[in-house]
Amino acid sequence: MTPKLALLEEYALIARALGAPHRMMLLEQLAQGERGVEALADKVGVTVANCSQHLQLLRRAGLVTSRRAGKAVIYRMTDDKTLVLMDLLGRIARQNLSVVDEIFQGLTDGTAPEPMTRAELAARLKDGSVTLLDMRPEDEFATGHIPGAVQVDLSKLDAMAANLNAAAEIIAYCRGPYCVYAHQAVARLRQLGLKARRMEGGLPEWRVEGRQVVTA
Amino acid sequence: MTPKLALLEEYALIARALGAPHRMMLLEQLAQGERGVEALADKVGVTVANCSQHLQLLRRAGLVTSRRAGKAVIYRMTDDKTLVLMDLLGRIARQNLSVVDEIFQGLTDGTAPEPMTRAELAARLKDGSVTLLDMRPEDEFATGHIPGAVQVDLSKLDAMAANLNAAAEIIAYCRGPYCVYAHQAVARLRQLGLKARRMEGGLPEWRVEGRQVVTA
DNA sequence: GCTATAATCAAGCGATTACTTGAATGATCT
DNA sequence: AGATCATTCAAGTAATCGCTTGATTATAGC
Repeated sequence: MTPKLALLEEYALIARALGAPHRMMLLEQLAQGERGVEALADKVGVTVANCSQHLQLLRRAGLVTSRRAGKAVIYRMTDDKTLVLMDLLGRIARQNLSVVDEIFQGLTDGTAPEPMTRAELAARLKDGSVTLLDMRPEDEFATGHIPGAVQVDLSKLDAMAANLNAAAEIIAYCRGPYCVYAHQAVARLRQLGLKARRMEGGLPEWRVEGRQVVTA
Repeated sequence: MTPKLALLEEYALIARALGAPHRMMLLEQLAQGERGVEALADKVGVTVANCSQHLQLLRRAGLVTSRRAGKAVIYRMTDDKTLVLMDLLGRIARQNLSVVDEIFQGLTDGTAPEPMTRAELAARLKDGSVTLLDMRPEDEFATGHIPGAVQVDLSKLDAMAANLNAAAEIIAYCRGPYCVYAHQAVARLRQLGLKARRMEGGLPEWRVEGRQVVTA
């Protein structure tokens, strides 16, 4: 019975590492690429010291690895499977917690169609029959994005919607399953009478599948 | 930003629900079938009051549902996907936390072959070319088991090993990814010079795939 | 209604957690 | 060597967690 408890204690360590919103945001950021502590703290909205503490906890749980680069310490995700874990967590939450489903209903007004699979999007991009929007902030877009994507801030969506080809279907993506930008973009575009859907997952999931990413 | 935080708070609730060994054990038990509070408390080794508290926390996280049956309250898993989540958690732990890998090495002496997939086992059971051992306690075996399996307690394994057909491959299974009985059984049988492997996953995973289960 | 059974509630304890603040490293640049 | 920048450490606080103990609520049988 003792080795079993020891195992479960370690599993629990990982589960608890996921058990705080700020750490989930850190993982969401790290899923897009490696980052230093200060950059992460900025993005997530915590103090640097606090961010460092969270990162150390994630490291103890094995979810994150660090290396030194000059005077900076660069953190990155240890294992791509963590993305699957986070996605699954979200799907379970949405299915079993009515609060979560309600929040999504609120974000999307409930009329949003199923997201397009990444495989289908890849095919559609080849024949140019879709417009692809990257809803993440500009700096994240610059770090890496899907070829052919156009970066738009949510606040500037209305302005740019006028210039969009109304015939082509619009596909929006963002950071991944915890990010709501693409949801909000699709809801807005559909309000404006455009054909819009989300891409399934986000850039990290796209990258993990070995699909092409534009890096600056 | 506020809806996103609200979402993450809910996801975190689920993650934290998995963040305690005793609750993982409760879920492991519930994965085998619905149970009352006292039965769960006995199996997991906690007081009834404490067990009830854990179950309520799991319920708040949506992982578990309850119904009343006479004077008993019966709990059951809400969603089969939770099994996948737990399995993934274990796999990530094993891959990224060296402590976990070491514990497994200790349990299996490191020579254990890859487990047999459930699909292959199902096929092999049809042509009778394997001996199937259910390493769970007798009462759990009675509640439901794979057709053709023989129940053995780990403590009685040596005695029964003598009677086993040395030609047929032996496959052992137990409760699932958090259970170590099958690991230990395989290690022991191989020490005794027999051809033994684990089945991938446990009875819950077998059942979820829609495969046949014998119920009393 | 009374009693027994099964589960939950309520209060309390020590341990842990998330965060803040301010000081201490570690590495680079001049 | 001294100054600067990025990160970590250390100490403290309020909140939460896991568990215990004892009382309380629901249901069933007599």
